[in-house]
Amino acid sequence: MQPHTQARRVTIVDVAAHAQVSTTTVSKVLRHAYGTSAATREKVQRSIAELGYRPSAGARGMRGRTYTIGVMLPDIRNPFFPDILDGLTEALHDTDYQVLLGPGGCNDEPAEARVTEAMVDRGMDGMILVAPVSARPRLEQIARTVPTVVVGPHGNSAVYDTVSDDDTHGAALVVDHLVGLGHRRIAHIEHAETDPTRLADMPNAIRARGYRRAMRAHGLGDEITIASTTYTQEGGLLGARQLLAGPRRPTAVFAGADVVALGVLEALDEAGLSVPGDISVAGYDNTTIAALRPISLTSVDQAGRQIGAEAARLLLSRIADPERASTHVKLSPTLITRRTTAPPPAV
Amino acid sequence: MQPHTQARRVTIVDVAAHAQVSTTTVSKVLRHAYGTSAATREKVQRSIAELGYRPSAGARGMRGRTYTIGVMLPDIRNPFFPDILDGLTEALHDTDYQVLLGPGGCNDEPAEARVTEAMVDRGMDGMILVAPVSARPRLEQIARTVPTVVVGPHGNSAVYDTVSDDDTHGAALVVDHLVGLGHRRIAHIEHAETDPTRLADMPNAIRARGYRRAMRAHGLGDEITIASTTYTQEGGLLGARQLLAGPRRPTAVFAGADVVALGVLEALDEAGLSVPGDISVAGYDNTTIAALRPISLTSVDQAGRQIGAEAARLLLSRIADPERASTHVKLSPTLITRRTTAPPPAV
DNA sequence: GTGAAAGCGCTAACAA
DNA sequence: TTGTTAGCGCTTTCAC
Repeated sequence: MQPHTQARRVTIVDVAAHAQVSTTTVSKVLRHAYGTSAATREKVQRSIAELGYRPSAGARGMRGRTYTIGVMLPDIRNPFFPDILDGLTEALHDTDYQVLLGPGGCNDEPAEARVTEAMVDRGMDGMILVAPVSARPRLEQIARTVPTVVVGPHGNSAVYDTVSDDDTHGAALVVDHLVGLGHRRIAHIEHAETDPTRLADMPNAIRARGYRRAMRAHGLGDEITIASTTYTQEGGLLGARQLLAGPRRPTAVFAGADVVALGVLEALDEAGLSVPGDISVAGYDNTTIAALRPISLTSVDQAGRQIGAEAARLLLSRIADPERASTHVKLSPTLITRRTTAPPPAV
Repeated sequence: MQPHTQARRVTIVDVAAHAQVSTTTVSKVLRHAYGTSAATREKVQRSIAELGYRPSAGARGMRGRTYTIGVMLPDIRNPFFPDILDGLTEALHDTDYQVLLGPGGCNDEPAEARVTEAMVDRGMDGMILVAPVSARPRLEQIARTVPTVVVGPHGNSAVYDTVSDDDTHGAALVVDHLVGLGHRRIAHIEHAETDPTRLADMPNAIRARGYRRAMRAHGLGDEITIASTTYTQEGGLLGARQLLAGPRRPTAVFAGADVVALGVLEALDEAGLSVPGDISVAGYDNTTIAALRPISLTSVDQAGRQIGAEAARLLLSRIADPERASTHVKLSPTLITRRTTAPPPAV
């Protein structure tokens, strides 16, 4: 047998002939549609198995669905996303749907547009956009074309559903925890948002807002100190240096993301300060890295699996009924306390 | 405008009408095919842009190609894979091809089969299988159906191309480095391979073999000590405990993977031993984690981007000429020296 | 260089 | 319950 003498693929016509029924009947069996007797169904199933038939998604898509759900992930490296994916895959496991991932360029709007368009072109029955950077009109445009769920806080759009974590609450969890330990000078490192249209929606902004609100709630409005950099390790390093150089050194730093916290740890190491002896540090996202023993970072866990499961549920329901009112689910994060937070030094 | 009154998609017929040419001509322009004048081409391009036409991949796939390349990634969490993906995406950036990822269940053969079948069903023009766990006959079956490149050492199959790193060489780099520092009692932690059919091919086995060979090359055959566990953090912990409990404590541990090295670090911390003061530790894969300051693990870098770029190159060439002889590319890893390796204690 | 027409594998009206 | 038939949007002979 020659390597590339690929035999013609088995089609629905072959199955119909083999089972001695019409292609319509086979199609109905495939789609679990009404109008087939149990006997016929079984006969067809047997033929399908015997011939090793697999329906062509492309052909199906021309008239009906492709049974494919497209998931746009902005950054494969962010360890938070695999959790979402797990929840998603698990929830879709017993359905006929298959998940395919589109690698969206990290924070790169044109790249994101490219990949979402490609998914639409490929006839996805539904799309899940994880933390998209595109602006709302673009998201709504997509959602008008194909059922869409946006993961992350992207406003209460009427055309797409959203699932997100309550980052205000997450930030409060951190502040509460630190205040409970006795801290007062709690600083925050945020990701500077330049685009005003995103200011309302992006997690970074929400976390910063949550920090401020929680500080005020504890009567610590005067202690609010924010270093504005980026959600990167470098950003954490620079932000921490900035905070350490300030007039009143904080006793605790709440970094808006775990990567940022890593940069903070580096800066403290550099300054000869011990953690949590001199300064406590907390992150956000509860990434795998935070859990590593040598790091052991106190962090906020976003319940990625739940987010994924919820997104899948919403998407399936919208595929079933595209006209239904949009729903916006908000989940609550939890605080994972580890070894980077402790009471402030006695002084 | 109602949310879901989605206007009919623009088709090739619309473009043809708008440009006052036949659909055949439009199709030719789309595919950069011969037989169109520059003037016609431009006219068609203009219509396409004006109408915002995007070809349907499903419909294209029924007769020709879908311009989609499927990449099976076994484990999204493994930080080595994004590098491959980067190389891949970059290499395909200027082509008409789009990459879609199939999330293959980690080390789960049925899940892997499911996702690869799904990709074939969806008319992928080519597939890149990254570190598949499926046995060779299955891989060849896929490759006979659609052009395929396997990333990882999977034998010299005649039906698919492969790109892999030379893990024998990588293991030797570590041993050479440690011996150069003055170590003699260098132990290794391997992933125990139960499946005999995989023994020849899997990276873990190859790394262990490379370790043995390199030790012998240095005349250290008698010092060969291997703890057989798994490529997990837990495996590293157990393996290290095992090695520490042995009669002659090693002065250096070469872990077969970075995660394993993390477990080793944990075990050493537990035993009150300092790194690299008492014992040196090296990993493999040069994951993001290894690079983190507080970890700073000496590790072997697999040049993921290069692997990805090479895989893309091979795949495109095979799509262009499915009959060409299979090629097997082997790339050389490099050693990244960090702070977990140093000369052995003076004794 | 250009176009008419057949057909890819499937689904969905509509008949029977 | 089952089958007949007309497309879905493209590509591809094959004429012109």
